[in-house]
Amino acid sequence: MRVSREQAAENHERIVEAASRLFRQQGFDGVSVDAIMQDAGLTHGGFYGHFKSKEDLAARAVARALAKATERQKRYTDLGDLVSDYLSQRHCDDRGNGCVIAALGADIVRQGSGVRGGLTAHVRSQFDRFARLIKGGTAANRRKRAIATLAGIVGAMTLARAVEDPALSKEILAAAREIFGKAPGGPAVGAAD
Amino acid sequence: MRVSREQAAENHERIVEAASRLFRQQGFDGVSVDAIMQDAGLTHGGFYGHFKSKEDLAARAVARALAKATERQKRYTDLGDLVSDYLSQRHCDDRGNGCVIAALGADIVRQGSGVRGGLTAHVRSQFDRFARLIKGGTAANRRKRAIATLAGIVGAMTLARAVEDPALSKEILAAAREIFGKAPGGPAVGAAD
DNA sequence: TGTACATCAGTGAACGCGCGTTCACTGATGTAC
DNA sequence: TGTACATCAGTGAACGCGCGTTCACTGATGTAC
Repeated sequence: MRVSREQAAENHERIVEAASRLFRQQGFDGVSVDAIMQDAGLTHGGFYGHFKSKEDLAARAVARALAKATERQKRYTDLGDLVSDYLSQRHCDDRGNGCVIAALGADIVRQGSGVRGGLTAHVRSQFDRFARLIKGGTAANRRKRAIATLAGIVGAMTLARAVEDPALSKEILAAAREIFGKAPGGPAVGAAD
Repeated sequence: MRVSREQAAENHERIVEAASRLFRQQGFDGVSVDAIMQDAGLTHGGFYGHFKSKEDLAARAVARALAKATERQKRYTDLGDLVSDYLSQRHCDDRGNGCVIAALGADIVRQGSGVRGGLTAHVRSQFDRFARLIKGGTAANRRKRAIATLAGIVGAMTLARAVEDPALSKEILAAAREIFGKAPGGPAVGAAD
C-alpha cells in the first residue's frame, strides 16, 4: 500500500528518531531492525527502501542526535549552567534522549566511519563551544580546560550510570557538577574560594 | 578426552583471561562463546562445564580485569604518575588489556548484576585510593576531587578512542594529562601556577 | 475535472547465518583393591 | 606397585531462535491525457 510522499518522508523521520532513541537506550547491537520499525509504527520489510543497511541508519541516527544536542546547547551562555544540566539526575535517568557519547561511549570506536566521522566533528565543535564559554587564561589554556571539562562530564555520566548504588551515583553527579561547573585547570590568578 | 584437574583449572583460567581481553576489545555482544573458547585453545562444547552461561563468564571476566587493575595500581604513590600512565598512548591503543570502564563504558549499565555489582565495588575503592593520593584540603574536598579525577580520565580515554583523527585523539590525552594530573578542584590556597 | 494506467511505499513470508545452549560420546585421569 | 573400573573434561554435531536482508506482491498515489 503506497503512501503519499509527505507520509513517506514522515515515516523516514520517525524511523531515524526511533533508532536514535533506541540505540542510545540499548546499544547498537541491542536493537534489531524489526524493533526500530515497530517502534516507528511500520513493518520491517520496508526498511531497505529507506536505508542502505542497519549501519547506514546508525550513522544517520547518531548524526540526528548530535545535531539536536548542538541545537539544544546554543541556549547556554554560562558553562556552569550547561554542566549542571548535563549532570542532572534527569539526564542520568533518560539515556534515550541524552548525550550520545555517554550513551554509546566505547561502542563508537567499534562502529564504521559514518558514525565515527560524525562524532569526531561534533567533539571538535564541542571543544570550541566550551572554550568560548570559559573566561580567563590564554586561548591554549581555555582549550585544554574545555577538553578536560567535556571529558569530565562524559566520564562522570558514564560512571554515574554504571554503578548500581543510587546514592553513589548521585554523589558522583554532585561532585562532578561542583568541580566541572568551574571548568577546572585555569591559572590560579585570583585564588577565590 | 578427560584432562588432569590442574589442566582443567588452567583451561578455566585461560577462558577467563581470553574473555576478559576479547570483551574489552570487541564488547560483550561482539564476541561469541565459540570465539572465546577458540582463543583459549578449546572447543565451544566444553564451555558449560566451566560456566553457567555467557553472562556468568562476563561477570567473572570483568571481576578478573578489575582485580588486575587494582593490583597494578598499588605501585603508584603519586596520582600524577597514575594519571599519566592511564592517559598514555599505549593504554589508548591497547583496549584489550586496559581499563574496563573505558573499554566497556556504557555497555555496563545494560549488563546483569554480576558485572555491575563488581564494578560498583571497584569504583568505590578507586575513589578511596585516589582520595588517599590527593594532598591538601578537607577530606570531603579530596573525595570530590578523586571522583572528578576518575571521571575525567575515563571520559578522556573514551573521547580519545572515539574520535577518528589521531591528532585530535593525542590532543585530548595531552590536555587531560595536564589538567587531571593535578587532581583539579582543590582549594586555591597556594595559588601556584 | 475525470479517467486509465504506471509508479512505488509498505507488507509479510522467506533466506541464510551465527548465536547461546544442549547432549551423546570419547578417552585420559583418578581411585579402589 | 600394578590392574580394573568409574569418573568426568573436553569434543563436535545438533537444537531452536532471532538476526539482517531479500523479494514477490499489494493497493493507494501520482501522472498523462
